[in-house]
Amino acid sequence: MEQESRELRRVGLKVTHPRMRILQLFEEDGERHFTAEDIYKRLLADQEDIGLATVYRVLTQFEAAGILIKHNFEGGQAVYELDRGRHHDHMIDVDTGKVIEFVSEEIERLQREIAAKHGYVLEDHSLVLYVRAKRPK
Amino acid sequence: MEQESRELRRVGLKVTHPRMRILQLFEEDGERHFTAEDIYKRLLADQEDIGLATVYRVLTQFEAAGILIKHNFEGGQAVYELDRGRHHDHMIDVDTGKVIEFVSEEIERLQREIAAKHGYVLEDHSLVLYVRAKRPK
DNA sequence: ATCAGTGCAAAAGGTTTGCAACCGA
DNA sequence: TCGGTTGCAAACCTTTTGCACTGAT
Repeated sequence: MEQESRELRRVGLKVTHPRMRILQLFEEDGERHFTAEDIYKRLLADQEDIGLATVYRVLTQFEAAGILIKHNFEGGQAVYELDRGRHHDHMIDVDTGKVIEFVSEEIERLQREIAAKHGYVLEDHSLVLYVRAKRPK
Repeated sequence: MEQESRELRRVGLKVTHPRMRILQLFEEDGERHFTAEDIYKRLLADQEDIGLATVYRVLTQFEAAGILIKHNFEGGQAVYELDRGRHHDHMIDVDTGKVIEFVSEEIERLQREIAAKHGYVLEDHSLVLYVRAKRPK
């Protein structure tokens, strides 16, 4: 509560009800990756009267402020997660949709090398592994 | 011409005018990566009377048939390229939009290792490097 | 009183689909 | 012939935008 409003002020955004509720959602334990609609539905379920357009606007502002990272995984809907400062990539279980985070310093290094080899500097990258459990449930 | 109709029959698709023209576009030298709209505009410029919906339908069929690969790079529009059987990843020059292909057996191996380490088998992956020329023009 | 922030509805952008006409094996 | 294919328009889905209203300073 206190923490969230400090966070909002820190990035220069007014502390409003929709912003607080959405930020809290991301900072709760449990799910870390949400689409705009996920958030909209959760708020609806909590009796909140927050429009979908507002959800989109807040997500965009949070992304611009560096609070959230936006991912364009397959499937049309953008997915957002808190930017906790530790870069990582994602693995998606194609059967369950579960998102697993991972870090590989070696892959990061290879990417920079490959870009350099072609005369470029790496600005950003997107790596998603689509995986299936070894022993299907 | 002959080659294209054989290709179409091989994958079990009737040889029709729209399918031929679109397949030819991909097999021409030069550009390898097209959006549906790129194709639609090229066909228009060639006086072809092929609807955008048909372009989408043909692209979807070609993808299902394994002739094309579909990429969901950032920016809303899906990009298609011929599946020449040699897997590769992509680098995109963020200034010019240019697409560069590359292969890194080492990254491929690391990806499989990471998936395995988490108890999964790698089914597919998507890797895109966003790069900027070392010495800006 | 002011002005950012909000909800709603409409618009936008990319892609898909229903349908009647058409065409290729 | 006749079922697959196509063009057109309408529908769809996600995201953005216009606008009048609200609410905090």
